[in-house]
Amino acid sequence: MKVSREQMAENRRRILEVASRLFRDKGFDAVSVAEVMKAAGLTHGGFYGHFSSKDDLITQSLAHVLAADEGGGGDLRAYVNSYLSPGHRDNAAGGCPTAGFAAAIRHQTPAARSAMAEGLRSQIDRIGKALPQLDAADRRRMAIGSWAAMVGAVILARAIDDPALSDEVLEETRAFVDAGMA
Amino acid sequence: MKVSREQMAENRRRILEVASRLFRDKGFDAVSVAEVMKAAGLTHGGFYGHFSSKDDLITQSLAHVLAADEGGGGDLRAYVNSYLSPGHRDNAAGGCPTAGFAAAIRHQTPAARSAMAEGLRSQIDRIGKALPQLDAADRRRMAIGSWAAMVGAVILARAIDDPALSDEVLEETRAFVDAGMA
DNA sequence: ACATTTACATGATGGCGATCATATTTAGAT
DNA sequence: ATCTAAATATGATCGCCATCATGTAAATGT
Repeated sequence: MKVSREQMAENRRRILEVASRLFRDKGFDAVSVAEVMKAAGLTHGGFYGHFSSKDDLITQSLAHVLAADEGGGGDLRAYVNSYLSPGHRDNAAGGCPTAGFAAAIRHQTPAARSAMAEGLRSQIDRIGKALPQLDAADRRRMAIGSWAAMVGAVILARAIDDPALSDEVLEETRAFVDAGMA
Repeated sequence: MKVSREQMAENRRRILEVASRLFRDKGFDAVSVAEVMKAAGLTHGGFYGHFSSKDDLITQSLAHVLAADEGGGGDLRAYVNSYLSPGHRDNAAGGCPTAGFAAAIRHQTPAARSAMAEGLRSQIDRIGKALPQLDAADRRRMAIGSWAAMVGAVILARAIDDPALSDEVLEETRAFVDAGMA
């Protein structure tokens, strides 16, 4: 049945929302179009009214989360602490899209890759702006190096099936990044 | 047709070899059992004579590469440089299995996850041993922090479809890690 | 040499998932 | 109020892939 203009817009938003969570949680390949639609409270049939393909959904949901994800602009120390927390490690579905998608982006379409590169660019810039006490070169190095360490640590922590070692990776990386910023 | 005992052992080794390269290059899901067998010069039928399932192949090929991968034990500076090089970024198929698999391991079987955790543990130890000038706590922090930054940087560099930014991520992370070790 | 076992090949099978076809219902225009 | 177009639902289709069934030939033990 047809729905109102706003209802359709909200359906679309919900599809993107739910898709980005499912993708972060289970990976692009492990999530079917039908599963996304069901999680959005719809059936699979309407999908191609909103998106031209699953690849299109991936690209748009990527752009959607990356636009929403604005962490790192304020108190950098607090951001690093929450980023490298067990809570973030254990919440892939709602967590940082970079940590969730970076490794999988290699296998996606050029459009999806562009969206990701753009998100990374602005994230690095945001972190750099939160380091005003450094000169330009140091700021760039700290922003990129810290970001690489943070993303790498969360990915490693999620990979490790030994809680003690996983926690240690987060904790030591936090100390490592803190030391670098001091 | 039956083949000699050694021939079979070599076939098995070649399957593992080729599988680990294909998996690193394209991801676990994107590689079919038939594709692995073909790349090993065989047909799909013989597969279940060697492995009980595709998951079993994943686990064994993981153990296979992780056992072979012994970088980071010698000259740490040189290892970091080659790890954070464009050559390594562009050679996922033959590159570090941690960078290749870390993010995907979350979705694999417990056996595969264990194999990965074991590989990570020994890699962290190897890097720590290459930092003899530091005391135990600093060594642990440097080993884990540097390793997280290295893995994160390669994953990010591979994700970014802009050669200049991708190169910059590698280069700045190299400087960041170097600065930490100085 | 022969028998037997076995590694691999060829050829199903069954399920899942992306995409398409068609029906249905109702919002929005007149 | 009616008509039309659009948004979803239901129900195919088609291909890919993991896994299994069966055939074949060569290695190995006797």
